[in-house]
Order: sequence, then C-alpha cells, then structure tokens
Amino acid sequence: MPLSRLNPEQLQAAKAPFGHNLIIASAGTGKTSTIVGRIGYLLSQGVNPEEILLLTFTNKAAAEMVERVAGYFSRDVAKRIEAGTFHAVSYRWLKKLKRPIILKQPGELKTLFRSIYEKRQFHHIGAEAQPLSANFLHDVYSLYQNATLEDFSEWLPKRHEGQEPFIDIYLDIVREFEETKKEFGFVNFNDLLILMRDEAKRTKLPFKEVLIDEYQDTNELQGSLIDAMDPPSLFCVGDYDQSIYAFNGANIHIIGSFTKKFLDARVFTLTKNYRSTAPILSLANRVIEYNERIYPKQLEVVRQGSRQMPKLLIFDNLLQQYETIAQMIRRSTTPHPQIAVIFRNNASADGIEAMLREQNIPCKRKGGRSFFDAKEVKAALDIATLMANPKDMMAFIHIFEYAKGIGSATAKELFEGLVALGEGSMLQGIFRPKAMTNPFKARTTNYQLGLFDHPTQIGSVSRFAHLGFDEQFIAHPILKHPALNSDGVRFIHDFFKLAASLKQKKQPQAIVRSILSSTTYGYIIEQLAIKRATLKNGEVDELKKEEAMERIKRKGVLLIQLASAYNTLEKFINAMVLGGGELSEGEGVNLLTVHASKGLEFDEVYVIDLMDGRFPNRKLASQAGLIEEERRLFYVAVTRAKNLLYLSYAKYDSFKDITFFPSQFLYEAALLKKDQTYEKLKTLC
DNA sequence: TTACTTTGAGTTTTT
DNA sequence: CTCAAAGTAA
Repeated sequence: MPLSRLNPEQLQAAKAPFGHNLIIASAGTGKTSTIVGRIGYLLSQGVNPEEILLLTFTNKAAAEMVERVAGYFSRDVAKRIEAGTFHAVSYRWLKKLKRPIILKQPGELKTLFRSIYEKRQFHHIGAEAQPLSANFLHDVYSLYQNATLEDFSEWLPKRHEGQEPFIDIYLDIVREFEETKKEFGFVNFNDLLILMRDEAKRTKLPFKEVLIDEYQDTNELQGSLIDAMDPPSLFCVGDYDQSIYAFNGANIHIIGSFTKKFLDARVFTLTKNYRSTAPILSLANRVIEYNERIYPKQLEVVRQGSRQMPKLLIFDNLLQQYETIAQMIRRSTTPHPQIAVIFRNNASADGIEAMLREQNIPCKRKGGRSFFDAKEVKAALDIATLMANPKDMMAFIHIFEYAKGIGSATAKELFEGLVALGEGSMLQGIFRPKAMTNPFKARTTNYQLGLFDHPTQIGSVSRFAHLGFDEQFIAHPILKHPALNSDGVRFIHDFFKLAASLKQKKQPQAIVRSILSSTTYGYIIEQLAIKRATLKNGEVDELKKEEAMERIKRKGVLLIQLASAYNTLEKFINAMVLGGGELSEGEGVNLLTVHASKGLEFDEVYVIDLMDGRFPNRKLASQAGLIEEERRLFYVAVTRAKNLLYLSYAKYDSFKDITFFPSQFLYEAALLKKDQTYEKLKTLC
C-alpha cells in the first residue's frame, strides 16, 4: 500500500477528507509520493479508477505516477485512471464525446492566422503606433486566451500601448480565425481547453476527485476549466516558489487565493525535504527569501551525512566554461544519467553539447521541438495526417508545394478539385473520380479563357500521354489543371500510388514505413538535401548532400520507432502533437532548460551561464514582478540537486565580444560578496 | 503564380 | 548564423 511509505504529514494530506484540499509541497518534499498515496487512498475507499482525474504538467509525469500506482495495485486498475496534461485529457474527452476535432501543430494554425492577417489593411488608420505583426498578434491572442476571461478588446490595450486604434481590425482577424478553424474542424492547444470547458459546463463529468499537480502553474484558462468541472473533491499540489510559467498565463494568484475562494479549504504543508543536502537547501532558501512570502517557508532537512558545499565556478571565457564543465563531467564518478546541466536559455545548450561531444560524453537533450520542426518530419507527418484526416487541406498543400511548378495556389485548387470529383471526399476524388469535364470551374472563367477544352491545348489530358502512365491515370480529370507540367503530373501519379498503398494499412508503423520508402517522400527529401548542400555559388556539395541525407534518414528511423507505440494512425499523430515536445533524444548526461527540469532530480547538477542579462534575463526582469519569476527559476534550478551543486558563469564571450557581470542571484546566494556591481544590478530591476 | 535572390530581423521559457 | 519576408524575373 503506497500509504505505508509516507511520513505523518504526507499521510495526513493523502488521507484528507473529500473537499477542497491544497497541499503546499516545496521542492523535494515527496510531492509525487503523496499524490500516488492519495490515489491509493481513494481506491481503497472504494472510488473507481475511472472517477479519478489526475492533471499534470507533462504527459511523462502522468505516466510515471500511473506507473507507480500500477506497482501497488495492478496495471489494469492504474490504466483506468484518467491521467495526463490538461490538454491531453481534454483531447481524449472531446474524442470520447465524438466531437469532430482535428488537432494541429501550433505552427500550422499560426500560418493560418498569418494568412488571415495579411488580408487586412492598416495604413488607412492614422495611428502613431505601428500595428502588431501577424506572428506577434497571434501570440498575444494566445496568451490572452490563457491569461484572462476579460474581453480581448479590454485586455489588449492595457498590455500594449497605442494599440486601441487597431482593435477593431484585430477583433475581425480573430473572428475570422475562429470561424475558419471551426469550418475545418481544426483546433489548437487553447481550443482543447476552451471546448472542454464548454462541455464541462453542459454535462457533469464523472470525476469524484480531480488531482492537480504543479498547481502553481495553473493559468486562468485551466482554472476556469476546473471551475467548470466543479468536482466534488479537489486535491491541488503546488509550491508558490516554483511558479515559472507566467509567460503562459500562469497566475500565482490562483494558488495564493485558494483559501479565499474555497472557504472550506484545508491546507496541508509538506516541510520535510528528502532530496537535497543541507548546504544546497540553505543556498536555495537564502535566495528565495528575497521574494515576498505568501506562505512561510520552513523546510526541514532530512538528509544527514556528507555535505559538500555548492561550488561557484568562475571563467574568463564562455567557451572555457563549457570545456571545463565537460571535463569535470568526464572525471565525475556520478553515472551520466544522474548528472544534469541546467540553463536559462536553450542557446546555452549548443555550446555545452558540442564540448561534451568532443570529449565523447553521451548526452540527452530535449529534441522535441526541433525534431518536429524539421521539414522532413513535417512532410512525413503531413502525408500521414492526410490519410487520417483527408479533409486537411493544409497538409495537402504542404505536400504538393514540393512538386515543381505547383505552389500553394495550385495545390489549393488541386485539393478543391479532388474534393469536387470525390463529391466531398478528397480520397474518393483520387480513386473514384466522378466523370466531370472540368473540376476547375472557377478558373475557366478568368484564366486562359477556356482554351483547355480543346484536347491538344493546355489543360487537356492528352498532352501528358507521352509520359507513359497507364490510361486510367492519364484520364483522371485532375490532370486538366492548366498550370500542371510533367513534373507536377509525375508527382501526382506517385502520390496517388502512395495513397492507394497506405489505404490498405492500419498500423501507424507500417504506414510510416511506407511513407518513408515511397517515391513521393524520396523526391521530397532529395530536394531538402540538395537545398541544404547548396553552396553560396549555387553548386551542390555532394558530400554535404550525403550528410544531409544521413541526418534525414536518422530522423526517419526515430519516427518509425515512435510510431510503434500506437495502434491507430490518429492516436499516433495526435500524440506527436500533444506530447511531441516531451520527447528527448539520446542517453547520458541531461541537458535541460530550467523549465524542462521542473519536477526532476539529479545527483550532480551544474547551473551554467549565470550572467546578468542571461539569467536573470534582463529584457524580461526589468518588467514589473518578473525579477521574482527569474528568482523562482533560479530556485527551481538549484533545488534539482541532491548531492553536488555547481554554479558557473563566464566573464566574457569572445565570439560576440560581450563582457558579462555575474548574476545577482550569486550575490543573493552569498557566493559572491555584495559590492558596487551588485548595487548596480539591483537598480536595473 | 512560381521560383529564385536579396535583404532584414531576431535569440525565453511550453502544452 | 538562421530563417522569414520582400522583391523580381519568367
């Protein structure tokens, strides 16, 4: 029973009565054990696993907790618990309710937003300020959805000065954006939560208790979703000092006002730290004391024995820092997976990774974003997406843009042509096209003036007869498109063949394999490799091309591996969107941003690049309240360490010729003696 | 409308 | 340095 392993204060929390329970769990106090214990307690009290909802910050965290529950009970019981991120759970529920939604990669819908934005004119408005750019407006809107329940027109001018004159145009863009998404069934991450909230308002969900991990990072949208679910019992676990997602609308007010919101609230505080040694903890506490306290912090160190002091490492040069740390890691007796290098900005990762590679030290880096951003991965997933959702015009366009002579405009017309030929179904349009003289009605009226009704002229089918394709294909009405050249026709032919073979398959892995070995995909990656190997003078470096091809193939292998874990194509594709960012590549030393390190622990930790401007990020910290958030980031970083903690900074970047001052947190940690530099840094916030 | 060239802007963190 | 936007030729 998981409860027997808990200490008295954890046990008290785990056995809390049903109701509104808040558990303040500082770093390393056994938060996960307490949640697992709580689930165990609920199950022992006769609550069905299906009636438990566990919301976590990452899907990995959810999987780990479910795994631990499985260890105490059975896999079958654990699997029936509804667990995952807010987004993943919402997605599953909306699917269960048969809502017609297609989850798209965030960047995709941003492109859609941009195309809607570009139809608008701004210059006729005599405003002093420049309008926000399309990308920026999209991000502002997305933050708005997460951060507040106010009207956009109220919220935006408060945050962006001088933007009132544009607000009507912005509202119109947003309206069309929402309408277009609805029309295609596309949803993004925010929509999942919003739609789920609407469902929760309409119908009572079957949960007896909702457990929320990392409650301090809940934003207004997530908060309103929980309110809408209105479960009979809440079990919220968090730590004020670890709130680091303000940029995503996280609001520490939500955890701070829990007892005001629920007058019957019970608060449990876990005070015993099992993770870190005393010197590490006291360093962390010294720094976080500089933030205003909401709850008093009274951490007790449990661990005794060897107590190595945290070490400050100072370097003259940035590269020297990376090099020396790589050497220290090489000489360390700590197993590599128990070592982490933690930094504020992803930019730090490249330097340290290169140095580790040089010394043959394997390392593991969160490769999620960059992996799925790669064009070759996108192309493969777009093809797969199209098989799962044949209505996805964006995926179709992305694929067909690779064909020579076909751009986004023609690709769109081809898609619409196929849909017309298939009487609403693109796939049917490919395989069983309706007899139709010309699927491109709109075009005939204003383009090339109907020339292509004559068999030998442009747009007629017979002009491709010499390419040697079978008669049935040559007769396909889609080939009547006047803009097509023989390259385009060949591409269409190969794609049709691929689509036919994919239609036979069900297993995602088999589908991915077919895609990767297809002529269409081969053609796409050939183009990508050539582009990457093209030198400034326009020549193609064959060696470079080979290398590019090699990298592309490696990603393909990974994609096949990823696909093996799923038994339907739809599940696979959506898991890639929902959990794609969590996937990491490689084995060995962990390279992590502070944000990514949340919830993890390591024997030996290096927090690097602790320079003013980088950490804290000066551009951000100068804004009100954000130096506190940077300080919490520092707190999260150092509290990852169990035994050994190294903090490092470099005085100079010789590549960019920048001189650095040490981070103010090093002074606050009393690793540096407060001097004029510190006084100067303080004035900057 | 596409394909290619040049210019220019930007580099925080994530589901 | 990378990548997107803008410009330009066909």
